[in-house]
Amino acid sequence: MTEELTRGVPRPTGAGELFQLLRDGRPRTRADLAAVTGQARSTVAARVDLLLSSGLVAPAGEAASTGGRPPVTFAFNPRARAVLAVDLGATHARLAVTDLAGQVLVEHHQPLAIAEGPDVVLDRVARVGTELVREAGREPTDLVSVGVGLPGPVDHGTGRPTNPPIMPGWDDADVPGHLGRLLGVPVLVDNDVNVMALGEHASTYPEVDHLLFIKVATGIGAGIISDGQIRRGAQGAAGDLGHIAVPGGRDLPCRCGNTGCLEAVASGSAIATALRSEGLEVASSSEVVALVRAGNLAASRAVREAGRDIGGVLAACVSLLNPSLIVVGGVVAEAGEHLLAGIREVVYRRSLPLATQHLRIVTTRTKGRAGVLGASAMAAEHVLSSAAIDASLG
Amino acid sequence: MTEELTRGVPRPTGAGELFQLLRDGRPRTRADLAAVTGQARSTVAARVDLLLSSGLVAPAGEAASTGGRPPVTFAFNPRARAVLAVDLGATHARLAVTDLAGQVLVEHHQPLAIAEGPDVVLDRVARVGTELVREAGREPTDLVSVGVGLPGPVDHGTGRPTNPPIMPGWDDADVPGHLGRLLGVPVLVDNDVNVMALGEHASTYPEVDHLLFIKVATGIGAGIISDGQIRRGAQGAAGDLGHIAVPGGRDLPCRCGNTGCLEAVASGSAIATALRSEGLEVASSSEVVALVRAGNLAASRAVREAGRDIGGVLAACVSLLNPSLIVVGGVVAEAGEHLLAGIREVVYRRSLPLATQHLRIVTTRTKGRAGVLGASAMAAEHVLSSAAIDASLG
DNA sequence: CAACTTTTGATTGACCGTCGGCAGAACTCC
DNA sequence: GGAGTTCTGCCGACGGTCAATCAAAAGTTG
Repeated sequence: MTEELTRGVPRPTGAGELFQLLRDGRPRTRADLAAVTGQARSTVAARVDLLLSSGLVAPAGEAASTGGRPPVTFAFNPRARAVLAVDLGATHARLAVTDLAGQVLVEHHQPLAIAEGPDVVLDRVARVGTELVREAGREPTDLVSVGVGLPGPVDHGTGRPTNPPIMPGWDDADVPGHLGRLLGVPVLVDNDVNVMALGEHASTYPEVDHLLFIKVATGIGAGIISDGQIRRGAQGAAGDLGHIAVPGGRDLPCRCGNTGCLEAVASGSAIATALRSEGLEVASSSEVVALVRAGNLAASRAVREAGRDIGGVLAACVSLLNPSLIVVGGVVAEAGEHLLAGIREVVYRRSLPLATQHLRIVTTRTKGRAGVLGASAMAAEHVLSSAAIDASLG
Repeated sequence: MTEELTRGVPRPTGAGELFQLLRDGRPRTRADLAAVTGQARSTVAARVDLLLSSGLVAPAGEAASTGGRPPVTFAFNPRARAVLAVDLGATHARLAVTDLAGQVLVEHHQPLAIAEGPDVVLDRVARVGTELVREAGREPTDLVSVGVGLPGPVDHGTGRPTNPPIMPGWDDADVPGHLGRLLGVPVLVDNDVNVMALGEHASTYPEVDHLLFIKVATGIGAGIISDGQIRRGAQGAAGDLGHIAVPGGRDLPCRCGNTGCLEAVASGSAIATALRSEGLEVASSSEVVALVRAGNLAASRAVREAGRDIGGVLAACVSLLNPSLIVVGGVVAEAGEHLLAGIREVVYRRSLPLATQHLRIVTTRTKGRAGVLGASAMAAEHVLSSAAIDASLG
């Protein structure tokens, strides 16, 4: 008995809303758009002209004739502008200039200690970013926004980090203000794992509305997409999986002061520590991955065991959030199928059938690019939203 | 650098959107509304006239004069229509007729076995509901919608139960169709715990955007409100806390086939079972509560211990969702502070400070009414949304 | 190649909603 | 009680959207 609520309401579809229809990149004719929006051809034509003049929409050739003059089609033109995507980790930075659809134009990777503080780091980011825009063959004016992922909790509304544990000097730093002054465009900031979740969603699974992204690296964290949107919780701290107690897990001490946290048991550093106690020389997460790839059995077994521990916590997440997709990323996910096997084993055993029957668990296919892709998507969204388009077209 | 996106955009505030401003019940003058919406006085006046004619808004006396003619104020008139709220449990039904703000006009409580199947139960609901409308002194035409809470997973989009474990014969039953034909109004259906979460939110904590409602009764379940909305997940199965493994919990077998599930360890029936093994005669959750209230120490201890187990799982929920409020309901919550004490103890110990610093954990104050209040809110929302108002006045 | 079909762009008048001004009503202040 | 202030209902002006029309363009079909 759910009634059709939109019936009879002459929805005021401005140019911005018309643009949303075209954002999927599929070419459409004026007649298509008029049919979908219910507006008069003349109105649609005016809107299309406006969008054409902005460059955000471009002609996309002719469609097949149905007996008369073939109609011209139009499509979103992602290359009209560019955005800067910034993915900052504890010890390195990855920057990219992308088009408005997340296509990477140029990319840059460099060591950069976040501990040097916001002034040093953000100045560097702005300088390298400006250079990258030039390298991409774009004018400085092509840049319309910046997206930044930071390795710690961020209040997305203000763009300020809140009590970040591994970013000394960054607490409450005005990242959007600082970068915005240097680059002259709006700056969006979020926690790196949220940004990666967004990147996975935008680049690979746009049709999945309930997605959980898990980053397994030195630490462990998650980004939650529910009903198509990032969920950040009351303080922007949602998705902090690392300090959930592993059911049936070993009672190892964690840096948070508790024991048995997922991070203490199954993170990259925890795996490395465990392997060292077996006499192997492993210092970091990436060395664990290297060992696994080299065929070391102890390392494979440890990664798989970590997968089971992570699976224990993810099973709780599945029961709680009922996602249809879990994407596993972070360096440790590069260790092949071992991690995933452990995760799947426990999640499918410990969750109810209703929640798992349509659940897929996969590793990321973005090859370390989830962060920049998400930062790009976040920045692009800010500029391409219906309201933003309407505002920019006057 | 987050720009003001709405600037310059002449937002098309129809009568429906204007109404949303008045929904808080506070009286406002035409001038107030014009100032807030940015529309001309004449436009606002026309909208107000429309809303007045529908009865949904009514004059609310004059405001104090500021030196000239005193302005007339208007306010939402919740008593203009009525909704039927239905809260169905495994063995009893609670129905209420409420106004559009969730004020209960008449209430009815009766034993009703859900196992009798949808035809019998829904026919009964429609008959009692019609009678209640009369008892409330309302015309049948005053009834505008129905909200129903069911004790099992529901696809909220279609209103059909999906593989409910304790509702034989209800799988994929067309609840909205059946009730809608009998009562002639739209019917909204959801899982009972979601509905209770909504009830708690609407009736007591409307300003809290991130709320977790836990029902502790024969089973254990949760309703998640995130960014102000119920989150149901991909199959509508979100919030299914009952079968999450308790960290460090006993390995008791659960009806789901696994062991160590929260429900097997800490539900009302689990507590009763544990107490029976100590030689006490307890058959149900409510008898556990009665024992606690009578001052039985073993029962108090068992409830507190159950609280700790629940706290273990809730700590994971807090890390994952970062709510600002957890409301504990269900019969077991009526056992006083013992349950809450156990929950608080573990949640505050096992969660990170950022997530807990503004977290409140409370017991419901709705006295078993959370279900009908939520059903009422769900039904009212369907009729009072901006689009619905526009459609009904258009 | 001619006849027909369909799209495009431009123009037009009708319609509707919003805006701002104006006159009258209702109240306060002196 | 009069002057000033503020609210309310009414009216014409303005601007955007719509449907209709037309001529030109660019195809298809026989």
